[in-house]
Amino acid sequence: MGDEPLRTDAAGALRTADVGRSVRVAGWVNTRRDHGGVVFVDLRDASGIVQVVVRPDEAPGLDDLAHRLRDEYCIAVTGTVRERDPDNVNPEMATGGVEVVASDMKLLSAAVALPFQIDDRAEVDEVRRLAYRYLDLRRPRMATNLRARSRAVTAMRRSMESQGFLEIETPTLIKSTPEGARDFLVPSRLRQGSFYALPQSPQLFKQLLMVAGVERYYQIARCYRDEDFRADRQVEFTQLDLEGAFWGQDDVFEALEGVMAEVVRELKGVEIPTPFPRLTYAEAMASYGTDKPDVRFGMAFADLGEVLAETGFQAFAGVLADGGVVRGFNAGDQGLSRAGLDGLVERARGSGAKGLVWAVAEDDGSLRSPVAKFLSDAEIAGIRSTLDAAPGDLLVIVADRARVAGGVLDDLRRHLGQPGGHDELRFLWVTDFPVFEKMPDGRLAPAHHPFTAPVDITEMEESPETAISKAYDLVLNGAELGSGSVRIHDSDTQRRVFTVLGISDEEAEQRFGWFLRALRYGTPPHAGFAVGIDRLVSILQDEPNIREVIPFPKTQTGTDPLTESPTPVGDDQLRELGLDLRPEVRAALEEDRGSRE
RNA sequence: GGGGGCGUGGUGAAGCCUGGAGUUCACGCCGGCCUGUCAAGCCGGAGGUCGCGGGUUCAAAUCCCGUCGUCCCCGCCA
Repeated sequence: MGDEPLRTDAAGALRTADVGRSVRVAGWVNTRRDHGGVVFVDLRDASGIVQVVVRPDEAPGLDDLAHRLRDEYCIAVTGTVRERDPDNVNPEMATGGVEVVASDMKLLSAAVALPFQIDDRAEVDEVRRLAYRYLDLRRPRMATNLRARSRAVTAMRRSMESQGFLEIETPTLIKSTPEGARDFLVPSRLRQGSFYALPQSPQLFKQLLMVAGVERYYQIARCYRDEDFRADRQVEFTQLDLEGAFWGQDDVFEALEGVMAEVVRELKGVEIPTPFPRLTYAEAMASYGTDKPDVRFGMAFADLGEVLAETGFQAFAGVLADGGVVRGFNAGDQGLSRAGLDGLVERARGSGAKGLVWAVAEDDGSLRSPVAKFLSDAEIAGIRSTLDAAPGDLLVIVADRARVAGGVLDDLRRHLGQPGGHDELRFLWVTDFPVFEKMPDGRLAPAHHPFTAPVDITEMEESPETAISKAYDLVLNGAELGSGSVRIHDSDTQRRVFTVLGISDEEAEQRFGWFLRALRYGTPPHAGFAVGIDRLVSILQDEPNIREVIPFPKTQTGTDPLTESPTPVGDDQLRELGLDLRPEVRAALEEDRGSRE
């Protein structure tokens, strides 16, 4: 085709307005329909699909090539846009009113037989998808997700820029300060025996930018945490990281509500109501048993301890499963099956309950329940009013310590609850997190990183267990989208917080001395946040796991089936870094290599 | 570290519980026919060490043990 362009038009953009034009289109053979004479080729490029027609009477020389075409061949077509006969219009296609009648066609690149079909009809084994990710990404689902992600990030940047934020990059080879998540380490060649870490977040660098007078910083930041995988967790992930000087919590919320609104507008074409509702951590735990409640449906809990004070049970909590929205049940017609209820009890046991009591609110104000006969009329009325139970509602009651009961009821609530609308998006701020979290074994662990400002440093020193910090999470449909806090901006408070968290002065100096020094140079009050982009996009795209919105993700064991990383490296490479493998590791590697041969 | 699910021609599934010939379905692939289809159609064909190893049995895709891979969950993720 010489110096002429391979392509004049995007395949998916051709419309009846283009009828009569000479065009060149190029892309992949999405499908071919070879009638022996006429051959139809659905040509796909990044913009969409258009039908190409090769007719022996109109382009005699193309016959041979047209019959040889196979799926995913890469071709270029020269032809004329023609309006389809009314009988042949395909209303399913954006370009369905037209077709390109080929006058010339070139094979740019053939394709061997595919490992799976390039469509969304079958759930292909994920390892195979990842091993051929470049083909998987051609599938409509993934191609759509890639584009949605790009648009989401663009919307974020648009919002950040309009709010006067500066996009600034921070280093990804940094000092290791192990705490919380495990660091990924990178050995230093020039300083053998020393290591960089990959950042778990740009936290301290963005705080330095506040000291530096940037005032409004943001970054689309890749972060690394060497912990086990989940559907919503990869070891490397991307965050919208931001920080503002002279800011408090409300400023962060307002900025992020603007960002979220812009992203949702871009991807879903709807306006979400702002400001987002807020719950304190204590309220969330009391009503939902979790710090990331899904508020698309009701079914909040209530403490029945007072109502049932006479029964001798120590503590009761209850959940109300609203009659109309209980998954798997039709509570309204009294049709709760015994098996279904037994399944609930079994499920509750699985999540730690010693038992579970169910009850159905009857029309006449009574309760139908295995324990109804042990309850007084006043107790029954009290339960119904405390839970605001309507006739037909299913009530489940767990008697246990608040934490256990909350966990069990949270699980049941998530299991039974059904969102109203399919596309419903319910953002929620959760605020006032405790400084410490009580671990299952009873010991205290810092709930956030040690640069989070306490509400009151003196109170924190006096009663750390109940102290509240200026930390907050953003929750969307029951998923934690991200978290942030008002930061400590003076080195004295910072040292006192370290002390409460059990970090000695020496340890603090050795790990964070460089940062503490910075705080002494007129640091403005500041606050910030980080949003998990993978999670956000996966929810907006209605994908069950974040791998579907990450172009090249890793498997649960941290491998990449495409490149087969990670792999052992040679001794020469190790020597250069001043490293050697432990003998048992070396032996295991050699045994493994032997068994492969 | 722990619990659970899955692994069957290139792809997806059924078969497994209750052992009896590599059996079935859809897609793809190869060949043939076919000039208006759009998941084209029709005819024919090739293609499998039932993840791997061991055990039980006259007999194992099927039952048992182990192992590898993968997914989901708990722990973990300041």
